[in-house]
Amino acid sequence: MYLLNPLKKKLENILKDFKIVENLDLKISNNLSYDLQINNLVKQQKNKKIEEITSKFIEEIEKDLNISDYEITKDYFINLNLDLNRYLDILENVETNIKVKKQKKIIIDYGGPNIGKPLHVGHLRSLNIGRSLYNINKIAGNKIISDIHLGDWGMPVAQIINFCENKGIDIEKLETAQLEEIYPSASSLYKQDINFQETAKNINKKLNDSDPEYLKKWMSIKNISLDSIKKMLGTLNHTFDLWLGESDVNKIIPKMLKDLEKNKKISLENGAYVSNEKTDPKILITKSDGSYLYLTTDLATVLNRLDNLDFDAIFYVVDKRQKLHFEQLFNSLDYFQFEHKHYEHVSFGTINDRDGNPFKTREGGTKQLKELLDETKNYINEININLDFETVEILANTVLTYSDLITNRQTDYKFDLKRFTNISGKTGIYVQYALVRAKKLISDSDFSEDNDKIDISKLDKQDTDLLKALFKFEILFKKSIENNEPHHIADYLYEISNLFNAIYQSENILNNNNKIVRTNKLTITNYFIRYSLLLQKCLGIKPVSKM
RNA sequence: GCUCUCGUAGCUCAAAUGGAUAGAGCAACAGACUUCUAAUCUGUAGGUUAUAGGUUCGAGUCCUAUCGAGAGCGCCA
Repeated sequence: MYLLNPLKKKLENILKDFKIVENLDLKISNNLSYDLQINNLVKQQKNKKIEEITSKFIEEIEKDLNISDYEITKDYFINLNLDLNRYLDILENVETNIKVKKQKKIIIDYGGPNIGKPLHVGHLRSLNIGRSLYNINKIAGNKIISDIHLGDWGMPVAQIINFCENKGIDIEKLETAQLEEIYPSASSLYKQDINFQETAKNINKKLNDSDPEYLKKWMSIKNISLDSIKKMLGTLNHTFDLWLGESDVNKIIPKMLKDLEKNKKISLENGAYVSNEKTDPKILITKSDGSYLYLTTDLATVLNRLDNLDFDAIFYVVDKRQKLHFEQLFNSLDYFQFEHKHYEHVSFGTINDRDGNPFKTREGGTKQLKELLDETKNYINEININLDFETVEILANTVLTYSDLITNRQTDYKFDLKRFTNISGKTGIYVQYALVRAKKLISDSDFSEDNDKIDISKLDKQDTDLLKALFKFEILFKKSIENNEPHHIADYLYEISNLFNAIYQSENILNNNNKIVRTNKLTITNYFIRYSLLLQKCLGIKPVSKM
């Protein structure tokens, strides 16, 4: 925590003097009458020098002007209260205080959508979590690149081409809607029909070998599909720095395989390349006809990034069911001695329907994202028929984002539209509403950011509750960025929105005759707006101006 | 069969990585609207953290076993 960094250092040095090398365990206090707690001394209860350490701690704590009061329990929990005067200054500079000390360069890989298939519910979390991590890191001052990493290669495309050729469909003249219907049929045919399977595999191999005729067909499918994917992503307010795909590394794969074989890292087994690393199961690098797999392109993608991009880390924001794949990928990167970077699978659980079953349409197909968005819009329209088109669209996006980010990403959660569009509770609608009220309040007042200041002597409990909550921003932001977990921020946004609503509701602010109290509450409202906007930005939510 | 997750209030989820009395939201119940947007607010109730052991000053969190649920397992991505 920025404000207490000097104290933190001093206390850590005291610990070091007593040969205890650890970071200061500074947390939000469990004790409601205190702001923060320090837990390091609890485990030193048996230390013979505990009293000596404690008194040195007390000495430093008493010297620190940021601490208004403190207690040390008989178990050696240390509780601290912060001085309000001191930390109002800190609230003012939150954006600069949360900057990281050492800038990192991070690539976010979305394990992107496949061409030929419309965006479906399964893509939602990757998009939301990815965008949130992107924004959070950017706000923290990290350099960050997003790559959608399209699934534009391999068997699915081959199946589509094969299907079109079989049915005499002119690929050049395909319409999006038609294309989206083809893939499910092609995929089920592939599972049933051996001949279809064979020809599809051949087409895949030809694509791998850069056959010009098939590349042309592939490109045409990709263009059609990408147009519709981009449009839908635009509606959902997602953009990417790089729109690369698996196909972009196709040409560097032969050399990669050759080098790996030369270095005795892989060898041929029944025509397929297998990693020489002793693992169970063995890691398959290519198929037995020499064509490429998911792992082949992922390895090549890393090589490509190492050659062309400057980065410290890659975060793969991909479904947790692919854990084994990423274990194999990271293992292999290490074993093949690719340049060492921080590679991480930022995994997440599945979205199920409200009964906990996989999200399907009524007909049993995969539920499309567009359908979900439309349902959400309709629902919001039913609640309030007076909203304009743009507000409904933003609110629907808010619901799809906030409800997705409020749960820990590892948890499989149930998407319950009724619950998520609920007016009260931890919902996107609620946090938007609180912000709208606050903004209206300021615009109806004569509040001026430059002239009006808080008078601490006239704050009531609700005021300080919100101010103290705002102070936690730094801690929760840090927690989110360190663990790649946006849900801390989502939950915290609800917390401050709720505290603001409580102030708003308890008495009329604009009609308050006491000018100091009025100015206090308006200044606090203004802080709330700033923090709410910042948090919404972290989550990838666009604020509405009215609702 | 092997491997990996998970089991917390009626329901949906948290729990700062081993810290104090396990927290929120929904639903339920009791209150507050001639309103700065009540799409709100205040309060009450709700728990042997699946079960049984263990590790230690301290366990929802770590270890072992059992029960239950889910996921993955070389030529799909």
